[in-house]
Amino acid sequence: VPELPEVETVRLGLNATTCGLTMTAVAVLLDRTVTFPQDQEAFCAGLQSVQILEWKRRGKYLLATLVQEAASGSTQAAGWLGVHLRMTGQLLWLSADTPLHKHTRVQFFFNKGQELRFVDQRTFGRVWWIPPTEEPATYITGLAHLGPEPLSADFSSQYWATVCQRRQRPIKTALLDQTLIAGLGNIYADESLFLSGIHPSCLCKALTPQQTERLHGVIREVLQTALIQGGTTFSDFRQVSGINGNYGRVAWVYRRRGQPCRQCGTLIETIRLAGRSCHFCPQCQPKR
DNA sequence: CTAGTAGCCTGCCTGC
DNA sequence: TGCAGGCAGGCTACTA
Repeated sequence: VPELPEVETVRLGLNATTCGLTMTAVAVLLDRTVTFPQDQEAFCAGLQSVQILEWKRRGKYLLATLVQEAASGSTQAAGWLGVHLRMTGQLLWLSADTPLHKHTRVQFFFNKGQELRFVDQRTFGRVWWIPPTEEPATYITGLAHLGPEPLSADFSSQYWATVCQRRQRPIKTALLDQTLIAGLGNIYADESLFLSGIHPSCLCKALTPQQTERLHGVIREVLQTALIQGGTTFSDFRQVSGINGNYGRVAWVYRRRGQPCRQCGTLIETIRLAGRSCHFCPQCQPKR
């Protein structure tokens, strides 16, 4: 399940492979993967013969800035390619003669027999082409309401304290709310709460200033560490090259229900909040 | 405005 | 061995 560190790792891989190359054609194998334009012919036409200038990331969204050669020989803006991997999406940089994987949804063909392939088992992943005359956030609706990047200065401890003070909801659901903080998913949310010693159903308002401050620091540490490890900390996520480096860091609580806590030996429990599973140690993360 | 939930989807695991 | 049912989760649309 790609979260901020994994998406950032994909971004770095794409910047190292796809920049400056010309997209010769696009093939859509599953219609609903393309969110905009609704007409997939328009999607393919818009991307025809563009070049990728660079890939950016906002939360879990990937956004490629596109350019195109004008008649005069100069380059002009050609819009953006947006990608959200959701649960199982992968972007793979392959030789175009690589056999098609069963779950391939979109193929982006480049010159020299190279191909960027969007593979997505559960089909939740989405792609967009945004014309140069439009704003990406107009059509990539989640982008418009995204909270601050947790590793940027925008995510200050003051901001986080204010967010928590004002909200009457379990801290776990706040961590997953992308309008409050961008890029956290279930794994890093559960791990951050464990490392902060906070019970997932604890109400934001009820947190002490010390707890809020601690959580703020832990979130940044956890994401930063995962980033350095190439997003391969816990998940079986794959890089653009197809490499799956699960470099062995084990989760404290995530998917460890019934197993002993690595810190105190108490059995890890799970509860459900807002339809999401929460893994926690009842001893290390007391309810109050 | 805030908060909660159904639905989307496929593969894997469990139990009968 | 076959199959039903539960589970996994990010986001949008909807409801209160």
